[in-house]
Amino acid sequence: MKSEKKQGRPRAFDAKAVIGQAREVFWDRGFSAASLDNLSAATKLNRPSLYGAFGDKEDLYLDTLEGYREDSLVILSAALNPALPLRENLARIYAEALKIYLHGETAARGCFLISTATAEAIQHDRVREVLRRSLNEFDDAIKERMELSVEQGELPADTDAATLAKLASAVMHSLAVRARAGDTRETLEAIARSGVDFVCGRR
Amino acid sequence: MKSEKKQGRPRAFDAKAVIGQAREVFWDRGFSAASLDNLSAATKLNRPSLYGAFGDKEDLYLDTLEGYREDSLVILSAALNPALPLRENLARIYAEALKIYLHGETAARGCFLISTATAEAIQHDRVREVLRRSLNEFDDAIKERMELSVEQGELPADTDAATLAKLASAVMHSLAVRARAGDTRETLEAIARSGVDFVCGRR
DNA sequence: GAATATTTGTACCATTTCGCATAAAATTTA
DNA sequence: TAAATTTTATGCGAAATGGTACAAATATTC
Repeated sequence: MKSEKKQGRPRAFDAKAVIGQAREVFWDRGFSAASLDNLSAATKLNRPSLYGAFGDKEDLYLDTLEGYREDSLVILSAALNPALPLRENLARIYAEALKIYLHGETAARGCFLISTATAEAIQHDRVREVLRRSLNEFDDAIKERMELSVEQGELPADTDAATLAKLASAVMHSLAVRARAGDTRETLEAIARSGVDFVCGRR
Repeated sequence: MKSEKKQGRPRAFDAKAVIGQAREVFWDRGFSAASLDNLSAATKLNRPSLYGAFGDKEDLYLDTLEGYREDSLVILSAALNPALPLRENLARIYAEALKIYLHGETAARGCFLISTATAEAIQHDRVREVLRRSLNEFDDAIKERMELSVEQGELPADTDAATLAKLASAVMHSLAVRARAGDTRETLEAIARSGVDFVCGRR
């Protein structure tokens, strides 16, 4: 059952790349304010091609959210390398997050999920669902690393890893919001440093 | 120089009330997805009246943001009553926040500022400015209460009140996002409890 | 009561919006 | 090379959008 070449005219674009370009548009403008013309221009695909490949605007937006979730989880997992101290893991998570949040043409864009999906979460159940699932997955990844720390005595034996992980995430959520609000890199890095201290204990 | 009654046909509406009704619309739909028809229906004002009294859609939205900022600051200040222990202050802040965040017709609406202003913050500088200013004011209010705690020995003398206040706010930011994402009240209350412990120290 | 000032309601306009119909183009299979 | 299949490009269209012109309505001031 090997995959033969699909018959018919071949696509002149790479779906993953297009989703990435669409993400940039949504990231800057939000879902509702992003028009199909904006998306068409950024992806260099005309509307019928976008429709044929991805469905309507909401479908395409959901694809960009899923892509961001996956990318983020890869970065998070790498930062959580258990060979490193938990303190270092957290510092890396926040550093990687800030690298993403502080990037942007006109202003720092913050977290794609938090900055754009929250706005739509009430009216679009599927968006709220992706948002909820993503936040939970991030929490879980951190929780598992913390459970390891508890086993290894790096964290106190009575630590509630699940709750502590949610607090570690909370710092990241705050960085996301503050970055989009225009806080300086210095301010955000200071919050990240103290966040590490408070989650892992001051040394 | 006393204020005489303004001449001309009097307004048949209360501006504050209208801004409150408009806020509900923006809260559920976000700025971009809220149409003037939605706003007109919710406020029972036709478009020319809205325009005459508040300016264009962005002006009206900024009014709703300012109103929310003011309301929130009042609630925050009340919760920060210095006659109570800091621990109790924080618990009240989170409880008041959750009261607001978990309210909603179809789904919990989260924080009006974080859920709707972040999406527009890149394209609309004035929105980003209100968002930034609001977050800073909340931080400052908490910081001042914490400085008092340091003076009174409730917090260690070497406490960095400004940073600790930002961490306390971070927990609130996370509650805001998670509420809008659909987390349960129980989950959020657990985060709030552990947030108090981590900021004030476990007892 | 007349003049003035402001608000309100109706209707409208130009633009933008999303989405699709249709046909041309490009590729595989027969 | 012809048929079949899928993608691309042009262009259309119905609906919704933000915003406004204009006149009627309602108050104050003179």
